[in-house]
Amino acid sequence: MTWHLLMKNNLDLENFFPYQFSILAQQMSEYIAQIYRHEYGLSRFEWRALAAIAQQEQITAKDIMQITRLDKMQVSRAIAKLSDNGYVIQSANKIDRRSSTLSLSKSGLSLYRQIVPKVLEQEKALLENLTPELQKHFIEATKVLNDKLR
Amino acid sequence: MTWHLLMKNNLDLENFFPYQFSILAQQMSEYIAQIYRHEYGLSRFEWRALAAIAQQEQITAKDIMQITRLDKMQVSRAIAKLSDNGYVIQSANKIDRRSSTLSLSKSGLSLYRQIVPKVLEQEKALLENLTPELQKHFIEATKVLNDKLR
DNA sequence: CGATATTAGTATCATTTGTTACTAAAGTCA
DNA sequence: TGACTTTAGTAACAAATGATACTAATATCG
Repeated sequence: MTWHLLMKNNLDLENFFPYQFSILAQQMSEYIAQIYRHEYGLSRFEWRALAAIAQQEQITAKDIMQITRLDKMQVSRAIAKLSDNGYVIQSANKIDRRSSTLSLSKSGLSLYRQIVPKVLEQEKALLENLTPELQKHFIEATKVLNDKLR
Repeated sequence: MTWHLLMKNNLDLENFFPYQFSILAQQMSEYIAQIYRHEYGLSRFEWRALAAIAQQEQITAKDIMQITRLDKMQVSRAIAKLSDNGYVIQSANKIDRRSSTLSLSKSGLSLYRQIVPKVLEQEKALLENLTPELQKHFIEATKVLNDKLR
């Protein structure tokens, strides 16, 4: 028996969780991103930053890094783009002049409010493929793991 | 809480599942990718293609697209790189001369066998943050959703 | 058969992303 | 104070990625 005949039954990819999770993660992200990308022209990172700013008034780029888990260059670019498009307003930070405080403009808030329900709809459609118990646990596990990886 | 904050905070990001899942997906992918990226210099897509070839003898690029859910350009590049590095051997496909059949070289198989247990270890370390029941359901939900999105 | 359509995979170019180094402001501590 | 370090954010360049168009082989159907 040659070495390459042996390898087949090593591992069943279908049951290789990290592999399958990685594929799922990408598929789900793309599925959800359809909304804000195609309908509103936002990138994944821009959407994340927008939502972070919507949640917290007078936020700084650094805060956004923590909330979104993006690195500073990604945040910097997202803000620059959102600001160029008039969704976000930057104003001087009196306490620390290295940074500026950010808030949504009217159109930014409006954009955010348009996107949220659509994303929730997509979520619902996806999770409906699971039993209520699996749904609940999937959501809970996501929360627990997110806290741990923070 | 002022009235406009109340208005803005109509959604708690912490409990916005698609948002949190997106962050988790990225965090987990990066966490797992450390192994094959830093220790072995593989990209996420190269790793996925490598594993697909390890699983199935005489596979074609098209088959890999289906298994990995990558598009053809991503697969083409992954194979090219793996082939350049001597991990994958391309041989003529007698049935359809547009494609070639792929298989792992000795070093490719060796690489694969080194990576798998390490990835499984990382998986274990991660999932240990969940109760056994949550673990089981998280894995199950991943499988179900993956099948649905296929 | 032969004209046309489809398919597998790749080259090319524009855009995006990652990395490193930088600037300016703030903090530290003798 | 003032020399040194750290921090917030950005510029600039290299590398990866996405989109489109292309080549060559195969499939379809009159």
